[in-house]
Amino acid sequence: MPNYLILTEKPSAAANFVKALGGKTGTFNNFTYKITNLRGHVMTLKDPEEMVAEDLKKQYKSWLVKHLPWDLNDFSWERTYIRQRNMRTGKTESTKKLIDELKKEAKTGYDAIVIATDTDPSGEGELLAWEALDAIKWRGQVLRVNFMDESATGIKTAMMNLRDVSDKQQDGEYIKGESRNRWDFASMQLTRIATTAAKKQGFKVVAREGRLKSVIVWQIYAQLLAIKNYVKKPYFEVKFKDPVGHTFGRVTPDGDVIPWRFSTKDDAQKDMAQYHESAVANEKHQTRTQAPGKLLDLAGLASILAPRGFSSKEVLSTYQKMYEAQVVSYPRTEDKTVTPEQFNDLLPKIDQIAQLVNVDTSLLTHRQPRPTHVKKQGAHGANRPGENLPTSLASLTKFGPSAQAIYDILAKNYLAMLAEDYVYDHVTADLKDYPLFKTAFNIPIEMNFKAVYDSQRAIKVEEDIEDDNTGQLGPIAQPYLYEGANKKPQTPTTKWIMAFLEKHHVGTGATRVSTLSEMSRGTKAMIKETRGKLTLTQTGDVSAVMVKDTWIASPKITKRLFEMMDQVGQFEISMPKLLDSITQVVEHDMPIMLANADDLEPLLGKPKATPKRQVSEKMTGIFKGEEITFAKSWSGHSFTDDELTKLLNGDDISFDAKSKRGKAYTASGKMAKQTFKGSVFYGFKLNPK
DNA sequence: GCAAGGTC
Repeated sequence: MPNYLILTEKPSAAANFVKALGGKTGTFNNFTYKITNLRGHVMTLKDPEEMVAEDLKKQYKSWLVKHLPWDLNDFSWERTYIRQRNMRTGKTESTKKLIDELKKEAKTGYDAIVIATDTDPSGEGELLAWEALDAIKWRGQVLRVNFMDESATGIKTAMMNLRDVSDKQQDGEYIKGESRNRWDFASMQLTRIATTAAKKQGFKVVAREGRLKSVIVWQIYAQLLAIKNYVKKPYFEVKFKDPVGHTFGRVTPDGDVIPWRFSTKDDAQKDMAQYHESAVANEKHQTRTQAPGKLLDLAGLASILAPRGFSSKEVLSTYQKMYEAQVVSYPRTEDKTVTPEQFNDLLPKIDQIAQLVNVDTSLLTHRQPRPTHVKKQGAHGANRPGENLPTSLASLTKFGPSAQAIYDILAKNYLAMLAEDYVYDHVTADLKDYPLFKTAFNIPIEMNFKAVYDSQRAIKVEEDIEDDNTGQLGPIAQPYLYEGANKKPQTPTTKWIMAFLEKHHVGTGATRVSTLSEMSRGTKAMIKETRGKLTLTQTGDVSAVMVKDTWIASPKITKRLFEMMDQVGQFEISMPKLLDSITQVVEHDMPIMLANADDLEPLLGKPKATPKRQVSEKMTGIFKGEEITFAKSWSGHSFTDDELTKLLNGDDISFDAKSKRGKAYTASGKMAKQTFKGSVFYGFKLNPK
């Protein structure tokens, strides 16, 4: 019997494999196995200068445009371990440990390694598996399992059907993923061009211009510009109104010329003279229904929470902590449906969940799976409440400020699926004397799912309030002068940009949220996200102006890349051919960027001086028999000689201070050994309250 | 100093 090492993408997937196959090790079908896992990508491409011959190092390290575009044939495309900070523990970890352990494990006698990473149309699963297999120099057989979902039957069925992919050059999915990776890597040339050209004009920023960031930053810039250039153009036209306010208007034809619309009030008034009051006619009633909205992904959740003051970053990290406690389901899912199995797992907990979020359980009568929301295919399933129920909403606060809101929305949106369709009366009518004037409105009959949660309304970008005027229609309507105006461009919001990216298939639900979060973080931030509203920093403004009229800032680039990736996966074109396309983008965009740099000052004004980081003055002294270096001041307060003596003695001191919010308080504390971002330092530390 | 993708 052959012995296989099953390599999953992440711990949660490994857990599901263990459950499905009946143990971490065991026998299945005609083989014995052991299950292990990666943690997403465990290797990353080395820096450009580390991937070229010695004599080319200097030019590939340089950011000067004279060294660009790169000859991508110069690269060895070697990878290295990833060092990164764990969002939960805050510790920086390297993937070396995982790779070393995998290497050791692989040497203990396996006939094949089974790639059991996620099946992703872009080949990411194959790529991250091969990164690990290459890193451990695995030379044996490689098999691939593609599972439709992570249910026990899904996994077992898939494990009966293993494909040999030992030659990775013949593995189309891997080639796809690898090309995507190299293309994106090569796109960093555009950052070098934009940054260097902007610097020449005095703008000292890092203008990051990948196919995601440049698209986002350009969209926001263009939208803010459209708002700035917006000129309100009022118009006037005759409409009718009945005594309770139902309005009757003519259907606006396509095109610019609307014969009954006037730009001045006078002209419209003259037009109105030809109308008289009319009886309402042709009143029709139609009972219609509307099904609950789809389940949410992370981007949808972030969109809804943004206006409530929770940033993408906050939602991302709080959700992750809640997931680890199994209070909510897997965060980075692409699914917007759940499997029948997942549906049945949660069904017995529905009433308890409803109580937690104050939903009337008598509304939850649709306990059969809806075919629109419950589908066989899928992996982790849509974002929803997890198997562990919190004792109360308040108890969730330990996970983060947005935890209660996250749970409340997730739970209500899931529960809405278990309520009946919204039922309403769709009323239409026109005017007896002027049949072209029509009205249409809805009268709610049964609120049903809308009484639980209405996600469509929550996700909708434009706040078109439909006035459900429920009063009696007619019997007569009077003409009046309606004043309208051309529409003001929509304010850029988190919700708006998420909708845009989704429409153009740029990024995935999870990467959209994490990219936006990354773009609004740190000293190189391009975006400011304030209660869901997006504005640009100077870095963002510069990055946007630099990509005006470029290819990289067009969402079509991602579309084209994915089309070519499919061709590479089918072996219709080669990987070098695909990579030619990024060189073409660089060649096309370089002169445009260089010209755009000249527009920086005219468009943005003189470069803002970047404020120097305040470096606090340091001094040395003897503390607990050891010479230490520490800051002479704390939160704006310079220590007096007396205070310094006390601090070095290890005594408490107190002084007047102001909080970050400007509130006066007395600061009490002493000298203490502390850590910041992993490094040790000495300094004043507030006593715990 | 730089990409986008996956993960904790």
